[in-house]
Amino acid sequence: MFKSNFLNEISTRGFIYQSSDIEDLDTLMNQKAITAYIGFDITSDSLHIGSLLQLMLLHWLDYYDHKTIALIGGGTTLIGDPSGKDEGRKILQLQDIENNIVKIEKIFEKFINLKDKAKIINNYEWLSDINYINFLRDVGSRVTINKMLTFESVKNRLDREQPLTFLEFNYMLLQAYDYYHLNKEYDCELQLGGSDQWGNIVSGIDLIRRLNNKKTFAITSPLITNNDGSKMGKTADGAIWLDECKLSNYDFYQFWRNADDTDVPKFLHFFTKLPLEEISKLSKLKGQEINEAKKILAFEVTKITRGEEQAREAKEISNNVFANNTLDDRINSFCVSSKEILISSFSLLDAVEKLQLVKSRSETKRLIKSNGIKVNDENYHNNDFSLSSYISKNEIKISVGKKKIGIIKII
RNA sequence: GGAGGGGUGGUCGAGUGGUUAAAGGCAGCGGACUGUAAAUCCGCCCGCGUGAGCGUACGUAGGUUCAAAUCCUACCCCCUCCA
Repeated sequence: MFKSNFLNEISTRGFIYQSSDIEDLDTLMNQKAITAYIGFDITSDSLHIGSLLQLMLLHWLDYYDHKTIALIGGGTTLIGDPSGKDEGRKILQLQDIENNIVKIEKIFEKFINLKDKAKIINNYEWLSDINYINFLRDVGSRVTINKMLTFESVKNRLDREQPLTFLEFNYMLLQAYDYYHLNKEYDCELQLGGSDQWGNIVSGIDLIRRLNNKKTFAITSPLITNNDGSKMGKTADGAIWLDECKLSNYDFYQFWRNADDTDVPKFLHFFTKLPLEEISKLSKLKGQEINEAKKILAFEVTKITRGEEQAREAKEISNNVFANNTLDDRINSFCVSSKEILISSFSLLDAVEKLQLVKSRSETKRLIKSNGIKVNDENYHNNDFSLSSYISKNEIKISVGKKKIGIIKII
């Protein structure tokens, strides 16, 4: 049990994997609002659910009135963090990174109140101006290679005899420098991150102690994996993006609705703000009843990530589509004229393609053969792929498998 | 710098002149069973074409051959051992 609300909240929810001197931190956080940060790499124009855990941590920091900094790695992304990887990551161009940042800031807004105390800061601001000689004298002299070589990220590469470039090797120094900079400029005393960040964070703590003789803290969160042990966030169909423009609210909701039974309690703790008593009640559900927990999970996560209205809509659509088996106009649709269908310039293959339900026409054909595609809830048997027998109504429902549905609207 | 080994489809990994769009595993997708879950069983799994078929594909570029992932040449990259 902790004295500070924040630590209490995150520890009971399972967010803490490792921490440094957490008793002192607890005392400190109980006394005052501290400044804390989490860094995010900007390798894409959106974040996916792999970053959701960190975003929730930011959220809780902000929620408990600490001064929260979301550090955007505009500078460090130019280098690429070697942690947790065997190969160097491709290096992005400055322009790409800037474009990505604009889009990603919108995601942060959902989790932290930027109008109040929380801030987004880009480390490019200070890393870009670093003078090499000064950096070596100030930072390089305080850091030993001996120590750097002991870090997991480095050791792994060396043990496996995978190349680790000097560029990547410097990543941890820059991250340490970030922490130092934020400590100096914003009095930042806590850095959080994924468990693979431990070494980098601790380097920062050491650096701050050596340069400024100040004590700072670290907390890392556990790495959450899918049931099969793979990193969470990506599916074969693509990443589960947090950005509405890259994945619809409905699809986002459905991802959580379809969670494995065994993941439900974990997800409820991490990705919802439901009170623990309620989570514990939901976690006790067995068999078919777990579906109720999954609905709540899906709603809550969508609410936090996309907004309450969006969550309600996704839930409604899901209800219509699955529980009531009625068509809902708000799902995936495409308009065609009845004429196009009649003259066969628009076939079932075209419909599936336009609705983006299947990746290729070949695959669509295969699916039709194996009864994977339904038109108005019935298997399709014609050899010519024509939809002309369906045009008496003004909507045609196309289903691929049990979960992917689209509507062809006839105009 | 010297010697050797290797780069195959989303991934791992067979294949050393034709019957190879390329074994097998994993991942994925569809069906059955269910609970919009998991497990299990069955089917599918490069693209285009209703189809016959066509086009691409085994690091890159050339070449030999009726025929190449398989042979030859050059180049790029990776690994192991020696210096």
